[in-house]
Amino acid sequence: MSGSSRPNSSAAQAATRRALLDSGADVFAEVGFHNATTREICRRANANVAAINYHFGDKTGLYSEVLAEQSRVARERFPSTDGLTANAAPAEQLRVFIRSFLQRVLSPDLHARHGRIMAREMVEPTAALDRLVSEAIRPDAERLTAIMRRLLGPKTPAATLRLCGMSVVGQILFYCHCQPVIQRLFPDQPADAARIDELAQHITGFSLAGVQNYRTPVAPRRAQR
Amino acid sequence: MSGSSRPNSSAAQAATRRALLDSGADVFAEVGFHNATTREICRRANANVAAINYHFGDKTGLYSEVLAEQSRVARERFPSTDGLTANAAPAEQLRVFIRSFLQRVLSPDLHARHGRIMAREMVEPTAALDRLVSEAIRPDAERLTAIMRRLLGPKTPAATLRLCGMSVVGQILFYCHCQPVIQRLFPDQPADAARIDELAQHITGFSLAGVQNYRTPVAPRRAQR
Amino acid sequence: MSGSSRPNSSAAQAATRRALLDSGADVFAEVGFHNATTREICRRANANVAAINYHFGDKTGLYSEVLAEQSRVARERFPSTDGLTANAAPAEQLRVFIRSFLQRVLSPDLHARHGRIMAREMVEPTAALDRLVSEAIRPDAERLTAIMRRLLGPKTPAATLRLCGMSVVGQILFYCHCQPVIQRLFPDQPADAARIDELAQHITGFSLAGVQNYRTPVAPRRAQR
Amino acid sequence: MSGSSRPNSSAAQAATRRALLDSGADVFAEVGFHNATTREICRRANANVAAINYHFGDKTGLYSEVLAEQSRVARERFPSTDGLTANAAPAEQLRVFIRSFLQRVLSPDLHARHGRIMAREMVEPTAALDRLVSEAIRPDAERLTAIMRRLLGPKTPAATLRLCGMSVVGQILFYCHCQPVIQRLFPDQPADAARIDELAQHITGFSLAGVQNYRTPVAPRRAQR
DNA sequence: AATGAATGAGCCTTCATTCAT
DNA sequence: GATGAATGAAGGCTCATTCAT
Repeated sequence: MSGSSRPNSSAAQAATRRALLDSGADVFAEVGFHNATTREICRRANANVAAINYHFGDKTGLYSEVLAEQSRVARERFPSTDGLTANAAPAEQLRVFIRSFLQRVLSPDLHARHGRIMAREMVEPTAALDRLVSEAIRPDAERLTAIMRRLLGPKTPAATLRLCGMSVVGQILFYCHCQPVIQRLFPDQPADAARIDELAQHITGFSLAGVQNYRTPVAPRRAQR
Repeated sequence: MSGSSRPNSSAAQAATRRALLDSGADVFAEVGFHNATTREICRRANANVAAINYHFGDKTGLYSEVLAEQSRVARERFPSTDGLTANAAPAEQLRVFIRSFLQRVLSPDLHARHGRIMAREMVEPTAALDRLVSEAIRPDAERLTAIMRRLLGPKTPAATLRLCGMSVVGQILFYCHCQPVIQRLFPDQPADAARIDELAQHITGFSLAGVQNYRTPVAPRRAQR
Repeated sequence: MSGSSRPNSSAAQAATRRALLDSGADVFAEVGFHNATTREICRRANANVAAINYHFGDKTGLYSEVLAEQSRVARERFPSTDGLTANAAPAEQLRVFIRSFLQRVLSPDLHARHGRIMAREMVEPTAALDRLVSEAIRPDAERLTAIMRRLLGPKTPAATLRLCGMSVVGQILFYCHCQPVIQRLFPDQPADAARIDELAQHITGFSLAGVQNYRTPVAPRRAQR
Repeated sequence: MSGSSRPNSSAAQAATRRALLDSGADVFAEVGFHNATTREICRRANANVAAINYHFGDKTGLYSEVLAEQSRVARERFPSTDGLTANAAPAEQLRVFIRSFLQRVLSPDLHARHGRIMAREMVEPTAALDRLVSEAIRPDAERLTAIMRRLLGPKTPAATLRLCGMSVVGQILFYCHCQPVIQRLFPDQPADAARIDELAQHITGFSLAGVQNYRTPVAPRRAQR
C-alpha cells in the first residue's frame, strides 16, 4: 500500500521504460526516426531487442512517447511565462517567450534533444506531428500572436500579427534547424547553445524594432518628415 | 536524329543521366535521401535498376550531383542581384536578396524542389553539405554580411552583422523548413509558394526596421533629417 | 468454500488448469496448433503468460492434454453403442456408430471442437497422435470392423472389412475435414452440424447398400427370396 | 525472334522460378504454409533468400502459384474423363472419375504433392482457396452431380445427388486426409498410393451399390420381393 | 554500353520460454 | 505457489548493389 508492494518488478519495468525513452531520444535525435534501429536503441538501454515491442508496441510507439515526453518536459522546464507577472509589458513578455523557446530547442540538457527531433519532424513529418501541433505548438503560436497584438494594437490585422510571429519564430528556429551550416560557416564561434542569452537579447531587440514597421504611422512623429 | 538506328549512343546515355537527375530530385525532395529507393528513382526515369550505379557510382553519388545541380540552377534562375545596378541602395539590395532567396527555396518550379532537399540536408547533413557550404552558401552569407555592413555602417562589429544576417535568413527559411507545421496551423491560408512577393515585402520591411536596433543612437539622430 | 481467505489454494490452481484446457481447446480448434499463441490462450483463461508452462510444461504439453481430454469427453458424451442392446442388429449398430461419430466431430458443443482439432492432427500429426490412435481410434476401428463382419459374414476377408470400414468413416469425416469447401460450394445450405441426423441417415443407408456389393453372390441369391 | 533473343537471362530466371515452385511445393506439402520458411524453400532451390520476394512478391504469392499450378497439372495429367467416349455409361464415368481423383491426390509423382497441400488447405484455408474452389473444385463437383443424375434418374432431388456425391468424394479423400492414421492403424499394409486401382475398384463398386439406396422402388423388379 | 536477375546484409517484429521475486 | 518482465532465436521482407551477359 505504501507504494512498494512490488518494489522490484515494477521498478525494473519502469527503469527499462525510462532507459528506452532516454536511448530512444538520443538515437532519434542523432539519426532520425527512419535511420534509427531498434537494436541500437535497445543496446544503449541495455535492454533486449524485444523490449521496445514489449513496452511500447512498436518503434513508432516509442517514438511518439519520446516526442510527447520531450515536448512536455521542455515546456515544463522552460515555461514561456517564466518569471512574468500577469500584466508584464508586452516587450518583456516577448523577451521571455524568445528566451524560453531558445532554451527549449538548444539546451543540451538530458532531454533537450528536443530541438533536433523537432527539426526532423518538420522536414519529414510522422503521424506524431498532428498531435504535437495541436497540443504544444498551437498554444505557443497563439500566445505569440497575443503578445504581438499587445505590441501593435488591437486593431492590427491578423495577417500582420501572423507574419510578425513567424519572423520571430523563424529567427529562433534558425539556430536549431541550421546548426550544421552555422558550424561550417563559423567554426570558431562558440556553440549557440552556450549563447542563448545573447541570442535571445538580439532576437528580442531585432524583433521589437522590426514590428515597429507596422506601427500605424499616426499623426505624431513630426520628426519623421 | 542522325543516322544511328538505335538511340544507344552517348545521346541516349546523356538522356538517361538527365532523367535520373530529374527523377532523383523529385524523389529525394518527396521522401528524403534515406527513404528514397533507387528502384523508384530508376522507374520514374524509365531506366534500369542498375542505371544509378552505372552513371553515378552509387546512390550517394546521384544525390550529390542532384544537390550540386539544384544549387547551381537555383542561383542561376534567381540571382541575388537580379536587376540591381552596381551601386543600388543597400535596402534595395536586401529586398532583392530576400526575394530571390525565397524564390529559390519556395518556387515549385521544375528544379526548385531545392528547398525541401536543402532543409533535409540541414537536419541530416550528408557528405555533400561541405561542398555546398563552400560553393554556394558561404558566398551568399558574405553577400548578406556586406549588405548589412552598408546598412549599419563600416564600423559595425562583425558579430552584429552576423546576428542580423541570421535573423534575415532565419525568417526566410522558416517558410521552407516549417511548411508542415504552417499548413497544420493555418490550413486555409494560401500556400506560401504563392505569396513569395508578400513574404519578401514583409521580411524586408521587418528586417530593415529590425537592424535599426543597431544604429548607433548617437548624433545621427539629427543627421537623418 | 472452506476458510481459505484467498482462492490461491489448489482449488484455484485446478480452476486455472481447467480454464487453460478450455481456452486451449478453443484456440487450437480455431487457428491450429502452430498459429495458436500461448498469450492468447492465457488471456482467454484469465491466466498469466507463464501459466501454460507452469501447469503443462510447455505448449505441446497443453495440446496433448487438450487432445486427450477431448477424445475422452467426446466418446463419453456420444458413445458409439448409445441405446443399443447387446444383440442389436448390425444395421442398427452401424446406424448408431455413424450417428455418434458424426456427433463427436460436428457437434458445436462445449468440448466438441474435437473434429477440427482432429482434422488438423490428421494433416499435421504431432507426437500426440500415436497415443490417440492406440487409445481411441483403434478401438473404434475394431468396433466398426466387427460390425462389418456381422453384416457381411464371418468369412469375409479382412481386407474387405477394412475397405468397407474406411468407406464409412470417409463419408463421415468428409463433413468434418472439408467444411471450408462445402461452405464455399453450397453457401445457402444449413450448417452440417445442424443436419447430423439427416447425414447419419444418408450415410447409413448408402453404406448398408454399398456393402451389399460384397455379399457372396453365391447360392444366397435364391435364399434371399 | 526465334525465341532465344535473350537465351541466358530469361532461361536463368525461368529456372529459378521453376526451382522455387518445386521446392515450395515440397516444403508446403511437408510442413504446411505457416510452418514453411522462405529460407528453407530458397535453400532447397539453391536460391537467395530474396528470390521468393523477387519472383513472387511474397510467400503467399509463391503459395498461390504452387497451388494453382498443381491443380492445373493434376487435372491435366489425370483428366476425369480419361478414355471415356461421349456417351459412356454413367457407371463407367463414375469409375473413371474416382480413379482419376485418387490419382490426383495420391500419386507420389513430382507434382502430386497436391493431395497433402489440398488437405492442409481444407483444414486451414488460405486466401487461395476461394480461387481453387471456383476454378477447379466446383467444376468437378458439378461433373460428379451430373454422373449421379444419370445414375439415379433426372427427377432425383438435388439434395440426394449432393449427398451421394459427397459420399463418393468422402471415400476418396479419406485416403488422402487420413494417411497418418491409416499408417498407424495398418503399418504392414502397402502404401495407398500403390493400390490406387484397388481402391478405385472398391469405391466404385461400393458407391454404385450405395446409390441404389435411392433408386425409386418402382414397379419392376419382381425378383426383389 | 547497358541490362536485370540475383545477392546478402540487415531491419522490425513475433513468440515460447525463463527466472527472479 | 504464481507472476510478468525480460529473453533471444527466428521469421518475412526490403534494398542497394553486383555481375554475367
